[in-house]
Amino acid sequence: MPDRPSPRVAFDHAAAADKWRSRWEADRLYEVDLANAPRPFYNLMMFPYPSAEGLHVGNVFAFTGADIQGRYWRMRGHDVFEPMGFDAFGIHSENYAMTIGEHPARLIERNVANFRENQLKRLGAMFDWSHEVSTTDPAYYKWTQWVFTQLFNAGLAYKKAARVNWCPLCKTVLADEQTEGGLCERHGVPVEGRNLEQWFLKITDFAQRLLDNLEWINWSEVIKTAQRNWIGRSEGAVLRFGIEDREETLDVFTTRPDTVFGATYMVLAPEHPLLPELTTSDRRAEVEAYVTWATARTEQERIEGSGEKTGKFTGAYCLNPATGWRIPIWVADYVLIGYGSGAIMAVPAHDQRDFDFAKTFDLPIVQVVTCPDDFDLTEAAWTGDGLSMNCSYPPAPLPSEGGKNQQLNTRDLSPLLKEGGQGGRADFNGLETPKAKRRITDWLAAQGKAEPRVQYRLRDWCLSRQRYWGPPVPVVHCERCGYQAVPLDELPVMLPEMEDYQPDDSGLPPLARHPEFSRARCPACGGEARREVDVMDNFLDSAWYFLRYPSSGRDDIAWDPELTAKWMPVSMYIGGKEHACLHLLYTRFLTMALHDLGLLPCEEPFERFFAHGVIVRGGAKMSKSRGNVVNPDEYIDKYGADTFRAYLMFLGPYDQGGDFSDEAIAGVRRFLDRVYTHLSGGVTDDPPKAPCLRDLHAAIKQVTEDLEAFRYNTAIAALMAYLNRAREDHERSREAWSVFVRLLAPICPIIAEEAWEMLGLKYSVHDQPWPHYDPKFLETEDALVVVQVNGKLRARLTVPKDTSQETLVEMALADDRVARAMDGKPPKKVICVPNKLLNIVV
RNA sequence: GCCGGGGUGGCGGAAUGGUAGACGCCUGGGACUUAAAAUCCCAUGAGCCGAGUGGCUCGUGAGGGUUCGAUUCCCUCCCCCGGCACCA
Repeated sequence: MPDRPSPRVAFDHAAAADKWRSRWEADRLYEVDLANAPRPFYNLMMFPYPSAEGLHVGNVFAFTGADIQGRYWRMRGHDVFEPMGFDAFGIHSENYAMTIGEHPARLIERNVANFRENQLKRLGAMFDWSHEVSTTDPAYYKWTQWVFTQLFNAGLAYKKAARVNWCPLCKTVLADEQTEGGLCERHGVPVEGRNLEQWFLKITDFAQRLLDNLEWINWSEVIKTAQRNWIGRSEGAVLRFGIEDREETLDVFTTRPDTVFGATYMVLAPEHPLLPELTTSDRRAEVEAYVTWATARTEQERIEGSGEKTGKFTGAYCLNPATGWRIPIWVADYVLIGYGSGAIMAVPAHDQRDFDFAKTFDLPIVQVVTCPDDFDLTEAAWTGDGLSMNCSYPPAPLPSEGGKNQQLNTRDLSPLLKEGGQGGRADFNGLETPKAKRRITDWLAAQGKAEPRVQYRLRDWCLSRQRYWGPPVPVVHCERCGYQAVPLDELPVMLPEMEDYQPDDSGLPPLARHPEFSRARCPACGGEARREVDVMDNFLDSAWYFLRYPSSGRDDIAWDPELTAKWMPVSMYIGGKEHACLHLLYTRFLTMALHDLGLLPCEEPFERFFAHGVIVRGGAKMSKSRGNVVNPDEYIDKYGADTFRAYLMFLGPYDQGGDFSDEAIAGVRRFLDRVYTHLSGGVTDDPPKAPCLRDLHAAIKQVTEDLEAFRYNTAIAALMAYLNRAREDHERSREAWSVFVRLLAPICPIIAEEAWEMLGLKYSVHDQPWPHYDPKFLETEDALVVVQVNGKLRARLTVPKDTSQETLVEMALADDRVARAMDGKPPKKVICVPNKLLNIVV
C-alpha cells in the first residue's frame, strides 16, 4: 500500500458508490428478463474460486475487462446477461479447511459471503446476482452428477485400471494437465506412477472435431495454438512387423513410413503387454530387472535422463516389412506405453532418439533419406526431408565400409537379410519425402502390412479424485449388472459430512471409510450394490456452469431448453490463458458431447473467447512469498472502484496485462477528479464549440474502436486527451459532456452515473445509447503536410486541403530548412502523399 | 528443440509503411499558500551547436536487406515471457 497521504477528495467516491449501488440494486437495473429479451448478449467471465485470501487483483482485472464489454454492448442496445458464481469445490479449499481445522462446507460458505458482499459487489460491475450459482450447492451438483450420467449412458464415461500420476502430497491422482515436467504443479514434487481404477471421459473421441472447430471459432489465437499443441495431431501410418517364429505381429505408429527401409531394430515400452512373452529365457532376468527399474523411475527422472538412453535386448527378433531384415527387439523407456501402440520401429539415421540409442548400444545405422552435403550423419540423425535412397526391394547390398551417405558404421548387414521375406520387386529411390511416405505406405498396405493412421497426443479425461471435497461419482456397482448410473430421481448423491476427511496414501478416497455411504441398491435389479467412493474432478463442475446460470433456479431440470436455445452459445467469454488446455478444452468437449446427445443446440460453447493478460508487480508474478500481492479492497477504499478499474485497464493492452505500481494510480484518480471538478463548474445549453466538436467525434471514434478491440489502455488515453482539450477550450456544453460521460460509463460506471446526474440528465446513464461519431466532423479544412528531403523531416506546412503537388513543392523549396538540406541540388524525384507528406529526393 | 507473444525515454506504454515517444507516472521549474500538502501552469529521449526565435546529429534488442521513406515488411542472430516436449 502506498504510504503517501490521500489526495484531497474532489469526488467522494465512497458516497457515490453507496448511492448508486443501492439505487441500481433497488431498480434491479442489471437483471435481465431472460425469457423475453429481444437482443440477448451473454457476457461471461470465469467464475472465481472463493479462497480464504479473498478476491485477487487478477480477478478484478479479468472481471473489469469483461464488465466493460458488458456495459458497452448494453449501451449498444443489447440485453446483456452478466452472471456471477463460485467454483467452490476442489483440493485447494479442502487443504485450507484442514489446516485451519474447519469443515470445507462452512469455510466455503463464509468465503462466498465475503467475496460476494464485501468484494464483488464493490467492483461496480453489472452482475446479475439473481442467477448466482455455486458448484458446492447440492442443487447445483445434483446436475453435475446428472451431466455425468448422460455421458455414462452414452458410453462416454468408463472405468479402467491405468497408470496414473499420483502426487504423494495431494494424495490423489493428477490429470496430465496438472503435472509439469513430471512434477505436481501444486507442490513441485515428483509424481509417482500408480496403477489405479479410475473413471475417464472419452474426450479423445472428439479430438478431430475439437481441432477442426478451432478453424472457425472466434477465440484468441494464443488459446487455439495451445489447444492444437495439446491435441497433438500426427499423421502417419501403422506398420505391421512380423515376429520371428510367432503368429502375432507388432504394430508401430510412425510419422515417417518413408524411413522403414532404415528400421534396424524395434523398441517396446517397458509396460508393453507382449514383452514378457517375447523375452527369451536367457534374457528374462536382465529384462525383468530393467522393467522393474524403469517403471520405478519417476516421470521426472525419466525426462531428465532423456539424453542418455537405457534399454535391454529381449532376445527376440521381428521382420522389417520392407526390407525383410531380421531385426532385434529391444525394451527401452524412451518408448511410452501411452502413445501409439507402445512400440516403435527405430530408424537411427533419421530420428535423434533412435540415433542416440543406436550409438549407445552399437546398433546398425542405415541412411535412407539424403541429407545436405554439409550435414554430418555420424554426429546426429537427419530428421528433415530429402530424397529416398537405399529404398528398394530386394535391398541392395550395403557397402561394408560405410562412411557418409550410406551405412554409418562398418557392419555387414547381409546376415540380417532373411530369405524369402518379401515378394516381388520395388524401388522407391529418389522420391521426395512426402511422396515417399505415400508410396511406401501404399506398397505395404497392398500387402496388408500398413495402413494410414492419424494419432493424437490428447488422452482421455481422468475424472476420479481420491479426495473428499467434490461431488461423488453417481454410479453404483452391482455384482450382477455391473456399473449402473444413479437415476435422476435419486440425485444428488449427497456428499456426506465426515469428521475425518483427510486423504491417505492408500489410493482410496476418504468416502471409502464412511460406514454407510457405499451401501446402495442396484437401479437395474434392485439388489445390493456398492456405491462409488471417488469424487469427481472439479473441472467437471466448471465445464457446464454457463449452462446453469440462465436456469439457476430450476430444480426439475439442469437447463431450460428454450432459455438455452435463446442464450447459447455464450456471446463473449473472457478469462485467463492458463485454462487453455484444461477448462476451455473440457468445456468444448462437454458441449460437443451434449450437443450430440440432443441436449444442446450448439456444439461450441463460446462464440467468442478473449484471453486477458496477467498483472504483475515489479516485473514479477504476485505471490505471498514475494510479498508483492495487491489487495484490491485497500485500493478501492482509498481511490474508489472507478479509479481502480480504470487504472488496471490503463496499465497496458488487455491481452498482455501490465505491471502494477502504486505511483501511477494517482494519475488516473487525478483524471477522474478533473472530470468531476470541471462538471461541478456547471454546464450550458450551448452547442459544442466547433474545434471541440472535432475532438469529441475523434474521441467517440477511438473509444468505440478501442473498446471493441480490447484496447482499453488507449481508450482511456483518448478520454484523457479529450478532457485536456475540453479544459483548454473551456468547453461547457451539456451536449458535449453528455457524450463524454457516456464514453466513460463502461469503464467508470459510478462516476459516470454521478456525472450524468450532474448534467441534469435522466437516470440511468447505463441505459443510454452509445454515441456515434459523424465523419464529417473529423474532416478539416487545412492539412498539415510534412516535408522530407531524402526521407528526413525538414519542414511542416499547414496548407488548404488538397493543395496540389506543384504548389507544395513550390512552398517547400521556398523553405529555408528545405533549401539548406537540398544543398543546391535539383530534385531527382518527388513523392507526394496528398494532405500528408511530401518527400523530395535529391 | 518446436509453437506463440514480446524487446521503443528514468518507468508503464503509444504509433503496424509516411512528424517515433500519444496518454500517464517520475523528475525539475513556476503560480497559489505564513508554510507544506493538494490543485493549476510550464518543461522533460540523448548528445551537440547557437546570445537567441532556433538548428544539427543520433535514437525503437544486434546485424544485414527491400523502399523515396522502416519501430512497422523480409533474412540472420541475441534476450525475456508463455505453451508443448523422449509423443515416434
